[in-house]
Amino acid sequence: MARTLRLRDGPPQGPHGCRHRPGPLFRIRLRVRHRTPLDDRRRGSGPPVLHGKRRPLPAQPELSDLTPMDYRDTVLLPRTSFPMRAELPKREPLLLERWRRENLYEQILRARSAGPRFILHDGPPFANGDAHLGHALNKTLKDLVLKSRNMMGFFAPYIPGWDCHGLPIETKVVKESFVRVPGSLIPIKELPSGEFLEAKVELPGGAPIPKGEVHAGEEGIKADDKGFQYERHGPLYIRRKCAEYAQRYVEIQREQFERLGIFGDWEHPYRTMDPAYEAEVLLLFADLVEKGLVFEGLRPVFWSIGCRTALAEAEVEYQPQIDPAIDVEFPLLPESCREVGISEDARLLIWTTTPWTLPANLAVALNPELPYGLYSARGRHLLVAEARAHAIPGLENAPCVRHFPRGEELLGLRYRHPLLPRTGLVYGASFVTGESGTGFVHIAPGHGMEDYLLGQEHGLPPLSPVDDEGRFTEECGLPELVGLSVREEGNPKIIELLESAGFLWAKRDYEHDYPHCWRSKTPIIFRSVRQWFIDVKAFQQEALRAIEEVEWLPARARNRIRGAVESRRDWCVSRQRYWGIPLPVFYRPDGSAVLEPEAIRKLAREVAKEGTDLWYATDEEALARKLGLPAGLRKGADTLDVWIDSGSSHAAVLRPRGEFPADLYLEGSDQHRGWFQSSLLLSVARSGQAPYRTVLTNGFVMDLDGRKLSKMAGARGLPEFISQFGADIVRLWVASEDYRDDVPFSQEILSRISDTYRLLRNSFRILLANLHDFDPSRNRVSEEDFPELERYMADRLRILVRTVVEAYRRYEFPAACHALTRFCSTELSAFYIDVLKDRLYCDAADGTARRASQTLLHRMAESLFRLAAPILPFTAEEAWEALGKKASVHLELFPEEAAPKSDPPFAERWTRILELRALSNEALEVSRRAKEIGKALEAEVEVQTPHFDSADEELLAEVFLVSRVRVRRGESPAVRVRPASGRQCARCWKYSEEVGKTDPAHPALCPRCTGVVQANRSRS
RNA sequence: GGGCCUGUAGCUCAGUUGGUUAGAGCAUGCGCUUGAUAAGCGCAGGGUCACUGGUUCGAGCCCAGUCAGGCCCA
Repeated sequence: MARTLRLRDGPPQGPHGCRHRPGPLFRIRLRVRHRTPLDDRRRGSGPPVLHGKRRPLPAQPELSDLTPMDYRDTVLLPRTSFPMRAELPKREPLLLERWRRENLYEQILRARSAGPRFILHDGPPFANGDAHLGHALNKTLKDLVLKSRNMMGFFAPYIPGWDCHGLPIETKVVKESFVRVPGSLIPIKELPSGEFLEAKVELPGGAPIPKGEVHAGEEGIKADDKGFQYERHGPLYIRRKCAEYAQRYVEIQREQFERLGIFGDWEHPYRTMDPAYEAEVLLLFADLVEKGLVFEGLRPVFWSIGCRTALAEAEVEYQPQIDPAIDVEFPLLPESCREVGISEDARLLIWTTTPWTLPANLAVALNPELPYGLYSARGRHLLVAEARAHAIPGLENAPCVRHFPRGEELLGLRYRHPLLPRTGLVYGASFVTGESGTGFVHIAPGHGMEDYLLGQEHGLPPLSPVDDEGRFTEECGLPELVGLSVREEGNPKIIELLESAGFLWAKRDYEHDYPHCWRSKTPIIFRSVRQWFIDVKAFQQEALRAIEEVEWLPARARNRIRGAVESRRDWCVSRQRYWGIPLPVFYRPDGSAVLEPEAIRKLAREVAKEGTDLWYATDEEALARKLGLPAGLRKGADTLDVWIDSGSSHAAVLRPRGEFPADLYLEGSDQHRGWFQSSLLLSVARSGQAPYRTVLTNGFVMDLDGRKLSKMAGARGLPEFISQFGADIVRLWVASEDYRDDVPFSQEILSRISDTYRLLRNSFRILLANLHDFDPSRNRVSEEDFPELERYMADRLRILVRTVVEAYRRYEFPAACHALTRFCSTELSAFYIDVLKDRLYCDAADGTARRASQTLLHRMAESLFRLAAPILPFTAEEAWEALGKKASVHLELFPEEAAPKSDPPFAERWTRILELRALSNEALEVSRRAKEIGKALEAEVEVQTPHFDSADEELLAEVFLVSRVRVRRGESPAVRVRPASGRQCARCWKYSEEVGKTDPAHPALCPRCTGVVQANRSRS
């Protein structure tokens, strides 16, 4: 089917050329060849049945006047091998293959090696899962930046990276490692010791496997009571599986990114699990240790029960959840009541949505500034904030029996714990507000950050009677709770205990957003455990200063990062997992820690050779010796937070390549709290300097309703969209969106983008097609000899080049897209090309005006294809090749940004011409509706204007696309249309009185066409 | 609940320091062409500038609030 379309394309291209195929093609060709203006003439004059809407044409010649000659063969119609249909999904992989074969990326770098450097440092995506539209957006934006910078003459390398360590991968690996056992799937089992058991199928004829208990530290195969056999694995096994998993996804994503047409050193990406990378992370960590920025502390951290590890802020996500919200009465000691002069049965009322933290309660906080009151209800006397009384169930209408204008007066009251035999004090805290709860906040320093800080202030320990599994320990003091899971079992039990003890005032369900583990999706708890921290406060001010020296785009991003750094707490960097860089600490027998910068550096040197498996593979004795540490130490089991890994990339990637600091980081806006911050903090902590000069952010991909695109839809999207539409369409979508805000995506948008793509492609095509007989080395006309139309359009081109290059420079890709599309549709297609058709098709091949037009068309093609190359790398390359270029368009520089020629009278003249053209089009449309004319050539136009005279008639007719223009001097511009007089030239279809008067052999031709045909004939 | 943002035709975007009837491309409709033809050309319709108030001679733009959406945080 598609082959018929190539009929008018250039000569056959290889074995698929159409001329080898007879049959239907031939028939169509015949029909086309015989359709001449004659046919139209007959149709035009035929009965209404054939062409009823049209009135007979004016100046109808007699049939006998016509020659049978087919002038169509003497017309220079457009021809090109550049097909109208893109078939991107088929064509793009071929170009990728060619680029790979020619090592295009290296060629580009070599070509720019002398240029100024532009370093965009890639933020590493997790090597986990398929690439989705979010990735496509970010990676394509990076590529737009780099391709355009490259074409501005910069040396702009791209080293893609992947984040390989961490929970996301470790949990996936554990979850996915199923083993098929007859009749069921048995997952890898994690033991409390943190080691793993993998179920095995017994091999036929295999040696019998001993039954028995599996003991910690023991490798080997055992069978359990039910006959399943397990293989015991240590950390090295899990780490190997994780590395394989990560590598698999590095390759999958690499292929998907490459398919998008993104240029980079795909053969040598950086991976955070590379030994050299790991070594640099350890060296950076050693520097922080040396500066005293790393400490061990017992304090509340986000604890994921599902993943049995501490989490960083960035690993926590908030999801709606229903919790029991309870108001609990805390009885005051009688002596306290006497002190403030209230009845001795008075109680404080506290409100909490985490009843399970009550066993760890050590204090109560109030706001010293707020007024409080003692209310009487249900036979009780309760203290609450006055602002809250009306909102507390059962207190809505309770009389206030005693006012305390300032909470201050209640500081130091002592209460009895409602469930435990201990007492606590009331402290002041500014974080208590009158906007929720009761105005009294129960304080458990082991279970909340604010609580912890208040506890520090008053010497309260971070009591945290909860174990790694999220179950109460004996420390909680309530035997009936020990072993219960805090949320599922502990909450109801505690409510029950409170109720039976008579301290539960009210209870209801409460829906709120609650932090969840980003991996296991389970609710996290705040729990105090011994963890390692980076003392962010120590360099927070320096970090804030560094922020001011960085350019943030858009500018509002500065607020975001500032807010993130200002509210930053100490960074919990230890993780109780295997898949990561080991936290290089040793412990003495008494439990004290040994964290030695020099030992860490020695470790780094070893790791650079062998990778961090070394830490796990070497026994403690030997490892300590190797690192120059005394004997008798136990090595730590924690790994470093993955945000340390990725946040160290400036040290591991930029520094060794001499590219620190980077010119640009470009990531999604969520990275203000993520990678932008972790990178900044680590860089400032080490060297006092931000790792980037400019930070550019992109928003998120949103679906039609402006809602967040579901991960599923997005993940399904990318490879599917590329294989359906092609990478250039996806890229055009990215380039035409204002990425600084959220980026909408929908079926309609994609369909509009495809329209735009077709428009650009057809514009490229018509440029190429009209250059089929143009050889720039022989046929070029210099600009001084241009007709004025060409001089005008040459300026339009210069303006376009400046606009687009400037848009690229400012990373404003939608502006570049719009300028390109507007130029192609409005200036090229609807104006210049349309006007040029007569000249290009009908003038003598070597006519000066024709060659001048082609000179400009050629320059336009060279400019447009290069300007479009960053956005449409495949299509631009294809067009560039069709223009006869041997080397890749991506090796080119942008066209020179010459200033438009400043000639105000000339510019004004053309503004007037275009205004008159618009008037003429309007008038032509009226005649067309009145069925007086069809196409514009059937008309002649009378123009009344003060600005032009009869010398301009030819130019105006050309620009209006009509057969003739008559100018009449007159004040107000006006246009009148009438059917053209004279006869229609059979070759150029223009009407003129001169048709047939030049050469009796060509009675149907105008003088121009006669001349051309005569010249052709005498040449052949 | 808090911080930082966004909201202009069906879609994607312009809209200068506040200043005439708010623009472009695409899409839509109606024509034309059949020598760019799974194309091309012309004309037309389409906007309460999210909403409500305010400042001003004058507001898409400045201020306050409301609604919707996003990211981050609690």
